[in-house]
Amino acid sequence: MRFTQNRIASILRQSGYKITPQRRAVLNIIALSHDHLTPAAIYEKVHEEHPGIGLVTVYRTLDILAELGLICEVHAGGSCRSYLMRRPSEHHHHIICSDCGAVADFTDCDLSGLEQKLIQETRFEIDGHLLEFTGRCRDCRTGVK
Amino acid sequence: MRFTQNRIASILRQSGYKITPQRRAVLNIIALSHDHLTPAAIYEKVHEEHPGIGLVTVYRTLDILAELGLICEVHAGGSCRSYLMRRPSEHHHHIICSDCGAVADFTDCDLSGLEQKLIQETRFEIDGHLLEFTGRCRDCRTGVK
DNA sequence: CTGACTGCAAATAGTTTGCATGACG
DNA sequence: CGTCATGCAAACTATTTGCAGTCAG
Repeated sequence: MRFTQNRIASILRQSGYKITPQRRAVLNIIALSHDHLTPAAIYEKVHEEHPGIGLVTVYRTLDILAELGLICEVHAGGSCRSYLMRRPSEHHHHIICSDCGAVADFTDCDLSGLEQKLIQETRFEIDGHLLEFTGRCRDCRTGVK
Repeated sequence: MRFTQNRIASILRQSGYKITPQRRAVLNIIALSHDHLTPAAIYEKVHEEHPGIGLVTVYRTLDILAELGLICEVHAGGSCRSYLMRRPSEHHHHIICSDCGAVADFTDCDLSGLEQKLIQETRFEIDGHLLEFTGRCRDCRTGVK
């Protein structure tokens, strides 16, 4: 289950942000897509339906959404900064297809053992982790190389 | 243990690349640093000793070294593209301090169980993973906030 | 010698900022 | 209505490319 539009609107409002058609549009695109999207890709899609919207607004909206934890960044290989709608309170990770960029999610990473060990060894205070697998998705595996 | 200068030189040569003072300098800086370095930081340090060297050369050298697997990228939080000398054949990961950028390594991540499970579930062919922890290092934890 | 490497400058891509106008609440 | 958001243009940063001269092998 993902955040509903209403839920998101209320989170925005509670944080002192206004609900504008532009922000709705950006959210909508991200919510509808199952892939991760770069700012440019989001802009393109949003711009189709709302030609007036500016790339700058997309960037600003993404900043806000990321700050509120409604979307999350994906660090796909080379170029970073792709975004994906976040599922509420679910800690999750991605598998990214290096051919077509498809993203699959998974939630059950048990790293707590490793984490404890690292805390002991490195004396770091660990507050999060980034775990991503890369590979080739089913379609790219079976299609022509 | 890290790659020795000689080992690296031979790998470069075997791959058809020439050993130039510029490349040596870049390698040297990366090898001496225990932190991850951005291209700009590498350039700055290299430039101190070899004022003639250009940023472009640093970029090109980094490309080559990364391609040969002699250095590896670190995806630290927001801005990507930092590099770190790679230890030979050791599969390893990083813990990155979000305050000062210090990097600690660790090698023992046992993700094979998870990986098998994901292969089953997603039908992806998994060829690698990116695992990074973020937190605050000992120094930043104990120093003034 | 000769092809690969370098450094410069310019081009390009991606992202951020300043500011006047416009719209949410 | 006041404040925050938008859109434009311009500024910036990071990275790549074209090219002529230089150097490692």
